Amino acid sequence: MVESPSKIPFSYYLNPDVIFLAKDLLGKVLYTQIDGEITSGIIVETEAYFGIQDKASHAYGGRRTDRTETLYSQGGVSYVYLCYGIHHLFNIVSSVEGEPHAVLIRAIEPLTGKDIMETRRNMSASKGAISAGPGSAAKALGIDRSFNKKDLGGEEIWLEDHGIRYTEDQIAASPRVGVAYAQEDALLPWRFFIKGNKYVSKPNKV
DNA sequence: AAACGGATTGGCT
DNA sequence: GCCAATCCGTTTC
Repeated sequence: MVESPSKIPFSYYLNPDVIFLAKDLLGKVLYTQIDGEITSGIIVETEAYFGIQDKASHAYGGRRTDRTETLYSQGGVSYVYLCYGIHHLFNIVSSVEGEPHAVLIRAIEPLTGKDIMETRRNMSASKGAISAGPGSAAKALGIDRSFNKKDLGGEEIWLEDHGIRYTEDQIAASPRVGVAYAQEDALLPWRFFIKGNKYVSKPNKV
């Protein structure tokens, strides 16, 4: 396989428009390397979390705790937290230091190291469920709590641009999943995904 | 030191 | 397609 992968530059993550970034990250390739084992996947579903103004964000209202401190970092680091006591959810922190914007990676299409992902998930990579949904995608890539606050241009976790581009009509926008508690902000169309891709998580409608 | 609650998943009908 | 388990880190007392 011939390819000319390029790590996404640090400056990419400083973009203050997290809605744009959430959409633009579709098609980018997310890599992890753990004990020499490399796995990667094409990002096919994301959600934007709009800092202190967003009732669905952990940083809503400027909330600062030990956990949310990572969100206030300069863009280009990871924010990983535990949900429901079981699932690790992976986010890309963006914008400048002090602005807690982030993009949740909700699904990936397996690309490299499919056999490793199959072992981690105990199912075939031909099954969409292997990496559909934020908890599943993180598990397939081996992401856990230890990946919190990691530089996204490092040796353990990084993103590459393989030139994969989607047209407007291949991308759907819909309300975010599981944020009913955010009241009116729950209706904002800040979830983006590739129409018809089988690795996109269940709520597959616009 | 104790209670809380969740950016979900997957099993079951 | 619906519904319910799950459980530990985070927060607060």
